[in-house]
Amino acid sequence: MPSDRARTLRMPIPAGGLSLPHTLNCGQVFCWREEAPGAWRGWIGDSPARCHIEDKCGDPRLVVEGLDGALSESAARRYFGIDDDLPAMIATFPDDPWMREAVAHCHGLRLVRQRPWEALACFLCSAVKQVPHIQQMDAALRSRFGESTHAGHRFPTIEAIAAAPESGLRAVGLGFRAPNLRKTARQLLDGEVSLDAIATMPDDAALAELERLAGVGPKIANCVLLFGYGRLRAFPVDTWIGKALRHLYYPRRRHLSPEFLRTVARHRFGPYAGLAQQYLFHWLRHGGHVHLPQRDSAKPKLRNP
DNA sequence: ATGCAGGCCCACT
DNA sequence: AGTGGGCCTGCA
Repeated sequence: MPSDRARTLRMPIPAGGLSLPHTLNCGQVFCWREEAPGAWRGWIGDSPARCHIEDKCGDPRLVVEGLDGALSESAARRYFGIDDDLPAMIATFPDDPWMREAVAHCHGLRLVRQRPWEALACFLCSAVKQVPHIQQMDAALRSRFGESTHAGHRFPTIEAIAAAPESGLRAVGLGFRAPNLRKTARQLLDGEVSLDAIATMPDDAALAELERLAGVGPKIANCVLLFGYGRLRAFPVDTWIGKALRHLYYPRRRHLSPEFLRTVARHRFGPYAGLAQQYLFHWLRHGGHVHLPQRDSAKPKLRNP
């Protein structure tokens, strides 16, 4: 029974651990902030929440405080991937020096289970933006178009975005992403594409369906499948991962098409390719001391043409 | 200042 | 089938 009071949930942390900084700051989700050391404030679906790790006598627990009383323990468990057997998943990763480095650096990184629309909208905003900018857009979209609660603004509904004028979306700093987000919301509202239907499609069909949406190409579609639908095999190839794949795994190949990278990566990285991708991405961005050439053989930028 | 950042789309070969 | 320029914005 949902209560209308705030409630605090305590969950034992399973094998493999849970790192809040790695999990909430690795670029998979954009609505969390560290408001004090170790103390995070954000959203689990429509529920405003706080969380931290409590470690009494070596028995660490995830403490989640639902701020509107509607948050259930099962929702929080699912959100944080508590039931994922992280060590077993990591054991399926390819055994190579890069992957080992990434896994060691990102200990306790779990995939959170976001809602499809929220993930779709955030990754539409992510084009050519870095994490802090995307967080800024998430916050701006919420405060301008999201339903107000006593603990902040929920993520805007599809209806709210579809009804927003493009100028309003530009006003929150979306730039050229504004018309895409608006058009996508309208396509969903019109039933041209159904997020519910995508949930039951095989991966390839789901990707094709997502790519019918304005501004959604292969990279964003894979992000939505991975982060919004929990399809852990989906493998987004962005510029960083693309560069890493080329130089770490295929240094001798002169040219690798994005399509080649996507399909081969899925085979090489196995059933949890998307999780492996997130480890690589976060490690490259924050821990990595690998030297990746500035220039990309597939798209060289010449200073003096 | 100019250049560039976790893309996509369209107009060209 | 593959490539290149343009698109907003913010920050170095």
